Amino acid sequence: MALTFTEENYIKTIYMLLRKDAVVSTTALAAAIGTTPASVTDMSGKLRDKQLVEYEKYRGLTLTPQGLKAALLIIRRHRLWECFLVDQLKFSWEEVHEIAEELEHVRSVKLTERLSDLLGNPQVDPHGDPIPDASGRIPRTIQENLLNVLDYKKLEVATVTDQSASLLKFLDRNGIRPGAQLDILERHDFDHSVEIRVKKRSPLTISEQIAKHIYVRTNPKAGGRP
Amino acid sequence: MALTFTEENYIKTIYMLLRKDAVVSTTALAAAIGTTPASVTDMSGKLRDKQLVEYEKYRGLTLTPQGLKAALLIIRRHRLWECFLVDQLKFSWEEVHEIAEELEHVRSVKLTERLSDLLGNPQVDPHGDPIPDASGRIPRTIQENLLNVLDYKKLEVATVTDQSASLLKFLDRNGIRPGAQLDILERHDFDHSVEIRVKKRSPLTISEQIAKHIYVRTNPKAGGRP
DNA sequence: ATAATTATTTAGATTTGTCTAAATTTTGGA
DNA sequence: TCCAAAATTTAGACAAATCTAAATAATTAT
Repeated sequence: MALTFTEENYIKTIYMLLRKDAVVSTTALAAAIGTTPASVTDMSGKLRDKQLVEYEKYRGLTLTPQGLKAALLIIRRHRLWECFLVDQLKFSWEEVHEIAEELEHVRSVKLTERLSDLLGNPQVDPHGDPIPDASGRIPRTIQENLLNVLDYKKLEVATVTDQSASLLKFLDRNGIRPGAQLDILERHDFDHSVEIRVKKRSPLTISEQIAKHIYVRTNPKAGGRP
Repeated sequence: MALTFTEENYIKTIYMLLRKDAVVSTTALAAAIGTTPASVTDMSGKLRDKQLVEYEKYRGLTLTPQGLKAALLIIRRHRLWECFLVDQLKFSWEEVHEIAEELEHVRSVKLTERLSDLLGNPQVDPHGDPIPDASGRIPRTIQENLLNVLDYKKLEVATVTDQSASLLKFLDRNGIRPGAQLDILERHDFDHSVEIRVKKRSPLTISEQIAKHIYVRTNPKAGGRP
C-alpha cells in the first residue's frame, strides 16, 4: 500500500498547513497544491480510505497518526536533501526547494539514513526548519510569528515559511536568515508593519505581508548555520 | 514538452535494447519494461508523435537523434547517481541500480552538473559503464562480449550488462568486476561455456547465460575503479 | 433571521498509462 | 508456396488524477 507521488504531496502539504490551523480547508489545500477544490474533495476521500486523514464532508481535513508519520518522513527526506544541496553542492538556500521537492519522493530508508550520516545527522535544514528523525519525531522548538511575539529584544530568526525565491532573496539581502539576531524597535498599528534592527545593520521596516512569514525564537540557542 | 516519468523509462530502455539489436521489437520492449505488448504499441505512437522514436507498424522501434540525446542524458544522471551512492554513501555496486532508477528522473541540469563536479567528473559508473557528458556524448570504448571476443589473453572486464543483484553478487565473489584482469583458458563448444582465469584466482567455468552479460576490453587501459 | 456570499461537493468528462481479448500481419517450416 | 505459429495491433475497458459546471451547504452581513 505504498503512497503515490501525488498522495505524498497531499499529505506533506496538509502537514504544512496544519502548522497554521487546526483543520485544513478544501480551498486552502487546493491553492497550496495548485489544483481545484473539486480535485481535493476527490482525493480527500481516497486518503481517508487509506486511513491517512480524518475527513468529513464540509468539515475539512486533519492527519491521522499514520498520516502524520508519513508526512514527517517525507519532510525528513526533503530537508535532508536541502542540506545536501546547500552543504555539498553549494546551492544557495533560496534555490534548493524545488529540487528537494522531487528528491523527497525517493523512498529508500537506507538511502535516507546514509544521506543523513554523510551530512553529519543535521538537526535543521538550510531554512532553519527542524529535521524529523528516522522514526518521525520532531523537536518542537518554541517559535513564534514575528507579528505575534511578545518579547522585543534578542530575537533569533528561526524560519521563513514562504518559499518564493524573490522574497527569500529580499530577506537574505537584509540579513534576515535563520540564526540572525534581531530586535523589534516599533510596531505600527495602522498597517501592522514592524520596525526591526538586524544585528549590525540599519533599522528596517517590514510589512505585515512579509512579517507573517517570519518566525523567531525568543531564547536564542544553537540552531543557525555558519 | 517535458517527458513524463514513463516516457523517460521507455526511451532509456529502448536505448539499452538498441545496444544489442538494430531495432527493438514490441515484445522485447514490453518484457524489459514489465508491461504488455499492447501498451508498448500505444506508447510507441505517442513517442513517435513527440519525434523521439522512429516507429512504423510491425517494423519495431529506433531512436531519433532527439530520442537518443534524451536517452543519454537520462543515462548520465543514472550513472552519476550510482557513483554517488557507491563513492559517497558506501553502497555496494550490486544494490545501487534500483535507487538510481528513481533519482535519474530528477531533471535539473544544475543538479546534475554539480553532482558530477562533486564526484570529480567520473568517466565510468561503478559497473564500468561509461558516463555520457553533459551534452550527451559517450566515448565508445572497444568492448566485446565474452562469448565473441577473439583474443584469449590479457582481457579486462569492461561491463556487466545484467542488473540482477544475485548475478552481480555471484560475479563479485569470483572477482569478476569492471577493471578485473582475466584470460580465457578454453571454450566448450557443446554448451558454449567459457573457462577463464581471473588474475590471482583459480580457473572458473562460466555458462553461456552468464557469459553473454560480460563485456571485456582487449587492450586494458585505465577504466576500472579502485 | 433571512438573504447573499462563499465554500464545498457532485456529476460528468478528459488524459495518461495500463489491461485483456480479438483481429490482423509477419515469419518460418513443410 | 502456403499454412500454422508467433508477433503485433486494434478495440474496448479501467484506474488515477484532474477539470468545469452545476448543485448544495455553510457562513456572513444586513
